[in-house]
Amino acid sequence: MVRGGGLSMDSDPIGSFFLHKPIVLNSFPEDTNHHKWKLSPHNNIDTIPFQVNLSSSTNNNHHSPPPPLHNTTEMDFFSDNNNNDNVNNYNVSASASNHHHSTTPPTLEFKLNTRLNLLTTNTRSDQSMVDDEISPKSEDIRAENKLVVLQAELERMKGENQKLRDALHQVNVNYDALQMHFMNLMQQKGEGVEEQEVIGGMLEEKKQGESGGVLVPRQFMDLGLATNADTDEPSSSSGGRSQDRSGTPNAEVASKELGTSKNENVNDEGFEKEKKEYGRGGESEDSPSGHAFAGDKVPRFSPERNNVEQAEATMRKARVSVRARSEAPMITDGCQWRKYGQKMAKGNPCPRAYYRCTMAAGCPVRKQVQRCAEDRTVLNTTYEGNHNHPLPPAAMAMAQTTSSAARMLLSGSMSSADSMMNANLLTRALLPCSSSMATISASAPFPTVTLDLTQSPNPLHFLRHPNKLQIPLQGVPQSFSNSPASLMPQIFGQALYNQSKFSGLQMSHDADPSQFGNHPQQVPPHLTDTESVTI
DNA sequence: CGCGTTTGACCGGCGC
DNA sequence: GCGCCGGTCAAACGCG
Repeated sequence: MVRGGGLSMDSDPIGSFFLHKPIVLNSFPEDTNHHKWKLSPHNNIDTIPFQVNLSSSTNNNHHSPPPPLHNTTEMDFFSDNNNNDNVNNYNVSASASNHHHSTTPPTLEFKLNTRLNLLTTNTRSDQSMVDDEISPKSEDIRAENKLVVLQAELERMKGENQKLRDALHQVNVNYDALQMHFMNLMQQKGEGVEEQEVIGGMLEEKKQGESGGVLVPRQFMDLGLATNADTDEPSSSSGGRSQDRSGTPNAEVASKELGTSKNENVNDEGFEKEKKEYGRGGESEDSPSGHAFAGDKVPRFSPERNNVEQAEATMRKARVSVRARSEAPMITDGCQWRKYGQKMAKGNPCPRAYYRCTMAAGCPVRKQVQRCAEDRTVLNTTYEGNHNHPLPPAAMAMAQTTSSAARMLLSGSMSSADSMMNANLLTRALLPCSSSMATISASAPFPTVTLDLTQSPNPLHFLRHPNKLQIPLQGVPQSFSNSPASLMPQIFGQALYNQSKFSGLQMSHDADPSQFGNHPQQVPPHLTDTESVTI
């Protein structure tokens, strides 16, 4: 536990903290309901993993790259640069304590630099006392003093805690404001009048969320997946289809639960069918991905709006398609799949294989694998849905791919214009120097993100684009990571994930790879500092 | 024997 | 209404 607390006002960590915020607070990329700041075990603000900068120098030089998280030692929130309470300037990096250890190398012991000259238990003065002649009485006095100091310290910590909470709130507000601003800008570029309503709706949600005492950093990417809330209550538009088979905000479900499915399977009949289809395992709300957000109700859009959305979201299923050259019958993506069918598809002599995720009972994720008719070496893998279970590190990115794709392309609360806007964002964020490699189709019936890894002679060339996200490759299985093309789903997913988190706002920042370790289904720390690729 | 694959049947949506 | 098509089911089958 880092004992240091407080705020300092350096410039670089501002962005760092700001950048981290969406990541830190969203523990469940597949479930946008987790974006809301409910006090869950996963996104309790007490557990915010501040990035800590280890530095033995007294000079808080924030131009140096942040060190890995495992070097964390202490946090100095009250550095000398601490000028005001502008929460935007919260510094989550820290330096070694300036006062007593300026010449000592960094250690793992925690020291408290309060800037209040409060005595702490391991101050030099205390140590010097040991050398003095000590009478029992003076020892008592000292002990009392110590107690007082500790109490004062406790009070101070409480104050800092409150300060931090306030700061968090303020950062959140700023984040939303910026997001709104961004959306407005996009709005001006785009054609839609509809988006205005979306924004309005988001603002409304935001208001209500705050008035309710729960911060709701709404992100426009996650509108559709907020349907999870709908699943937990009779939806005004869905006629009360109460619960998805898994309670998972997967793409498929998102569209259906908005009451938009073709066969109106918002009723029990549809549910029964899906239960029959998936529900052997009886997996439900208590799925490991933690959909314990039944009470996390965010106001929906207006019924009129919903009707429009329902019409538009009809027949919509978000898909993520990856084209890659592979001799293997199926790319290894870290998940376990069971083949449940094979069909000859029209226009392609190669059969299409259907796979279902078997890592958890009732997992709705499916994928289709089919070789390209023109080039048999090209394997076309299409993913659909979100996993409802914890994933191994190797499967994280792909899961994020599908879930993020669902957010951006499907999100049932979005208009098609929104979807396209997001798709454009995605393309720009993903492939800033090679947008032709990603094809995004938001048209009916299935909005699909297609990543073509076969067109570039060196699929990684664009990954080396400087000044872009650092994306850790997290425990990618050898069979999947040994080819350049195989890297793409990982990166793709991560980029999608981050893009959705940042709403395209901060993609040009130099992101700290460690931020990706804040994910609930994320890899263990020891895996996060592995190879990274820049896009 | 259990698990995964194969494969024909079945179902629903859609276009004509 | 009919046929096509994509998607899924489930019995049969194979393998370890």
